[in-house]
Amino acid sequence: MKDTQVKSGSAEYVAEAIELAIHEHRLIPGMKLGEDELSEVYGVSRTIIRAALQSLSHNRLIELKRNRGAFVAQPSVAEAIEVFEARSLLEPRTARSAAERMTEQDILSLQNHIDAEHTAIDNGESGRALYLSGLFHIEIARIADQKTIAAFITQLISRSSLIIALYWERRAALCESHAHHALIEAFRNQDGDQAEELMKSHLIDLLTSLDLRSRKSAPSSLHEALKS
Amino acid sequence: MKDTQVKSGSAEYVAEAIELAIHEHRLIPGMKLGEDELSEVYGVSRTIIRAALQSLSHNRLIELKRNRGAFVAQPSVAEAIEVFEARSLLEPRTARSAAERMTEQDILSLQNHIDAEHTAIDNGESGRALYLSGLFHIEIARIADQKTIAAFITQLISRSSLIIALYWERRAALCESHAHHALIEAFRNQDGDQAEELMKSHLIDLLTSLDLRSRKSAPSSLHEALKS
DNA sequence: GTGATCTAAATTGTATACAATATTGTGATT
DNA sequence: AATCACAATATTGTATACAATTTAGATCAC
Repeated sequence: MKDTQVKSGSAEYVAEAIELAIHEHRLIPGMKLGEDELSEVYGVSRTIIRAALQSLSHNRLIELKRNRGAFVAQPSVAEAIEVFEARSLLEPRTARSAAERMTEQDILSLQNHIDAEHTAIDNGESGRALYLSGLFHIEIARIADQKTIAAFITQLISRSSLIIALYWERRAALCESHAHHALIEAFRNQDGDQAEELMKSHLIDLLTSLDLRSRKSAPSSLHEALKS
Repeated sequence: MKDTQVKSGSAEYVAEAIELAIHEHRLIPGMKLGEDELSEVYGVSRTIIRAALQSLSHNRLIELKRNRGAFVAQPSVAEAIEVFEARSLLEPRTARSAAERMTEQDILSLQNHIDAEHTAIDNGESGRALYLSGLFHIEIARIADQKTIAAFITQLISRSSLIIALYWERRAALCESHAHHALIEAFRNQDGDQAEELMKSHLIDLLTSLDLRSRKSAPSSLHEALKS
């Protein structure tokens, strides 16, 4: 877990760093990601930056506008709904599969995620808490041992993070924690039916807790603010 | 359909060209895709080729091995099953949505796809027929007006094409056509229930028609053949 | 002062050059 | 003859240079 040796470099590393920044809402929808700028920050050439941006673009975390550059994505209301519809197709059934193959170790892992989430909330790191809350969902997909579906869910949760940045109303993700606790309970009992049902309503709760009528966060820079 | 004006260039174009070649089974699982080679074929620099390969890699159509190069992907049996499980989660419900919003125009479009598929079969272009059969599924996702899910399905169908190349037993895709006809009938009646059910069993049929115990096609080169 | 037009700067798109790594071929040694 | 070591070759990884495009600023007309 330590990085004394600067093994940075590689486009992968850069992409993950940017992705984390987006998840923790340090990078805000609409922000311009200049290539030279990133190149300096990470100490690699634009070639690497470009590869990273392409990867992020493919996951819909940023938008690549030809000859204009890269911008943190700003999902529309329609896209927000689409993302949660896709999650509703994938995650409940995945939660069921996970429940059926759940081991003691898996439950501990999930519990750790929740604990870390609580710690972050207590420390006022709401961005990090949100990120960890996403990891909880991804961990479930991993446990279900469905790499393909897990990859889709991972992307959807990344995009959900952007959606939450734009449309979230009440920021204290406390209600979430409750849902996650209930899920763990179902997992403990290896109750697939209940896990599926809980995940289904959890996702509905999430979607309905969004205010899809007005965007929240102001664009990044003053410049952007005045333009859009 | 003609390319008098060489508007090629752009990584997108190259990626689509390679993807088509994979879909039509002109490029076979395991084949090496050398950068210089592709660079010559498409008359662009390796920079462009590299971007295209990265994109294809993200869709799991090729595998990028560090310092080794790009190879047409060879989905394992486990991956094949995963892909069809993911399709089973996404496509039946999508077929239902499509049925409910289906217009006259949409039905004509789907009918065109089937006709083209038949033409290809009659001309012995089994590769192209398979490709068109995939487009039929993608068209349904488009009609359902769910871009996010459609993107996932598109990737899954691409990967299915590789899976079929590796594990398909009876190549005459006639049984498929029947399933597609039945689906169109359900669409005509805007019968969501039936569309969902038909798609579900269609996917099961597809999976069970694979022979997952032995790989079919021989690897590209003699070299590869002796190595794996 | 407002708006349009042109010029200069900055940014992205592409190609090429160089470095690092893997592959292949050759030859020495057993 | 087979195997290992090393050199030569080929291929990929990364950085940089140049071209194309967009953006910003200044100038001019109204």
